Amino acid sequence: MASSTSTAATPVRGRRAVRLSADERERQILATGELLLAERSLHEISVDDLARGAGLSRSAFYFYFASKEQVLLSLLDRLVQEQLADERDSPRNLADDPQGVWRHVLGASFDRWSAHRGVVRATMDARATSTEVREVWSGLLTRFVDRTAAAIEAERARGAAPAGVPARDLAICLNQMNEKVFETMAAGAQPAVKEDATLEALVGVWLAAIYGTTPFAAAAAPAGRPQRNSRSRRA
Amino acid sequence: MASSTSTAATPVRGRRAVRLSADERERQILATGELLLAERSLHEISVDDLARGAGLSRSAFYFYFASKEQVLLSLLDRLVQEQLADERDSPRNLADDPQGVWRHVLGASFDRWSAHRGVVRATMDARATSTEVREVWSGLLTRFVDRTAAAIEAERARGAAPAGVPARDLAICLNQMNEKVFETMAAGAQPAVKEDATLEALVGVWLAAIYGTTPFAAAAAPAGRPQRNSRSRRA
DNA sequence: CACAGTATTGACAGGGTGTCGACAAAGCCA
DNA sequence: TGGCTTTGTCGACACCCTGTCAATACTGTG
Repeated sequence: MASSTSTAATPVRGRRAVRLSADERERQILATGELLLAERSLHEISVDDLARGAGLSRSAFYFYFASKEQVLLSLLDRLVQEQLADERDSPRNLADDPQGVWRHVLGASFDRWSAHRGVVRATMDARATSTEVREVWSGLLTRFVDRTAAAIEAERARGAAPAGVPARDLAICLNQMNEKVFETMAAGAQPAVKEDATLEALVGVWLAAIYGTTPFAAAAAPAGRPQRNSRSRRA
Repeated sequence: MASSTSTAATPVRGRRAVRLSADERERQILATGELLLAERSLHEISVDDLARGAGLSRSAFYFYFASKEQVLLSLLDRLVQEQLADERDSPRNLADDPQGVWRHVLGASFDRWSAHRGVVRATMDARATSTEVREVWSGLLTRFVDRTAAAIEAERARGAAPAGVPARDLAICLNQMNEKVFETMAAGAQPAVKEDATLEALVGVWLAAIYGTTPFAAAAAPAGRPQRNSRSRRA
């Protein structure tokens, strides 16, 4: 009777589906998760929804996953694996065509985010709740940041990019910008860049921040005085 | 007996504190909220915690606020008011000292965020749950974006900044970068820029993105072909 | 001093989570 | 084939948190 919303293919016609393998069940739960996450956020999905969607009872769900967060974690893990696989595909050389390479790298993330926006959105939300999610995410982001920082340093070393903000700081800021912009897009929140202009805008900022030179003399701190921050006004 | 964790100053010594005014109570609840939010996230705080902290029972809490989200909303509102007041203070002219003005504006946000990081963090988290929070926040952000976009356009008009990414898109990206960086800092998440280097890094990116010129010919789309996005590879 | 309004409370219902012991179904082996 | 184990499933339960309500205490003002 619950088969109308069921993800299960229910290949049998008996009054009660035959026992499916654990793997099969797990897959069904994950599929249901991704499906439901496409339309509502994680906290609007109960364990019951997940279980029913996969064709089992709420308690049976706990046989497969300890909580709905674990489901998200599995989904997220899959995404991370895809991402890592992607990285191996694009070891193109920055020296040839910096613009093209950066655009390609950002585009790859963009595509992935777009394809799994439900999972991404849920991950963002769940960071507030779950330490594990937070850690997985921060791991992925750190990986991005490391790669970015290394690339920036290399560009500076070969004289293609000017010195300026410390490479790692710059890498963090830029990656977090991307994350946020993707997140906003995935959540459909305002204000957001129009979806088909997003990539261009991001690439524009990245290129300017990495390769750009401003009319100001070396922008920030000429000699390197770390104390020149505008706080302490209020304290 | 619960007075050890109580925010109330309990200026009386009778066995039961005298009846306080509604305003007083409300203030106490808000103070408790800000206090608790400094150490845990909103969903780790129960209405009971809030009520006890302000020296009343859980049910009495509902006399003052409809939910803990409303408490956050009040706190947030206070922040927004401060922010708006701030805006009126700094109508300095960009033409004189662009660097200084931008640094000052970003610094002001930075200060405010730092001073109320608990509220900021909670707001970020609560956007997932509460439409109202989402709306207030998006309103504030839109305000920032509008101001930023207008400023960029003005700079371009007077020839101080080169054309490039559409001003509004740029403004959105940059503001979201700030938001995310602040958010990460407030949450103590990794990877983050060291706190006293944050402002410099952000200002660096802003200046580069707004005023910087890259060695590439006008960076992105020379003539203005909107279709040149790298997606559609997967679709 | 009585009364109106304000403030506060305990008890309740509802909804979600996670756990448990009982039970069913399938696999294995003599 | 029948017993035994493993695997999977379920209903019931205890718990926690939320939000509501009717009843009650307090207070200051006429």
